[in-house]
Amino acid sequence: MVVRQQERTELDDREVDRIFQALADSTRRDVVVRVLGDSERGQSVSSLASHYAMSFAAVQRHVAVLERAGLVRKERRGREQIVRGDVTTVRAAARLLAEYEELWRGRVTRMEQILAEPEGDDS
Amino acid sequence: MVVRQQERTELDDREVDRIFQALADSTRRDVVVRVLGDSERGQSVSSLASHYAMSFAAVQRHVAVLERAGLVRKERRGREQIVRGDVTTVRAAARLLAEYEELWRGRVTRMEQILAEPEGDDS
DNA sequence: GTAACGTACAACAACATGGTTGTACGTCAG
DNA sequence: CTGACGTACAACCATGTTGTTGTACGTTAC
Repeated sequence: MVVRQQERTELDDREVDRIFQALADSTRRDVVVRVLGDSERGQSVSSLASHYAMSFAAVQRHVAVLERAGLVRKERRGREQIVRGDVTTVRAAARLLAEYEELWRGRVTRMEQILAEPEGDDS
Repeated sequence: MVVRQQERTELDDREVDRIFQALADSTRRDVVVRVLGDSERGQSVSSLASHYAMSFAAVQRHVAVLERAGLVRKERRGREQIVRGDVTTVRAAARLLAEYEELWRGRVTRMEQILAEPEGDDS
């Protein structure tokens, strides 16, 4: 059940969509900060929910979005679900943005494959 | 040509929302890649649009989303709008994710300290 | 001037998102 | 067992997103 993903650098378009979309909400970013900052023990969903001015169900769904994006993992402990941050995914996203930066600097990384086209065929 | 901009490090929650949401779409990420990779000349909106299997209006709105997020800027040149990537915003987002990583490592999140770090200490 | 080009924007439909409440169910404490 | 706790999920509503087409308007080419 533990999917052995070994520090994948390559991310599928859909995965990247999910990661950035998950990060595009301040509540969810706050959850990420909380669980990354407490990655040893983790936090139950309800203890997370207690911090926000919204229903438990809403927070639960935010956590589900984060989980679907791979930014957090949940682990059952008795009747609680312990949420822990997955720094691997954060790192992958950071790396992608770093590649964009490199692109801007003119150092062509692996991005030319994404572009797939030599420039100059248009206008 | 290295534009020494103000390099804001602090981002409003809403701004971060917009940045990540703008990045949560593969077409828009592709636009960012194209204009960052061609930051000298820039690209008109229609030359960008020619690469995608969707209407010009759709691409135009994608560009508008990127502009609202501060990831690109538009500059009028005759009847064209030249789109250029704004690496500052990309960098700000990357930095935010780097802070999350630091948080995970247990290093206290002193922002100035993190930002002052020279690159390349990653192991 | 006229035609084509590049852009802007509104209206519309389909779908996704983010919140709510209500219900259900397993687990722990008594 | 019973009741409280923690979680899961469905239904619902309001709003936002993403594509479409159509129209309008300034700019460039002829």
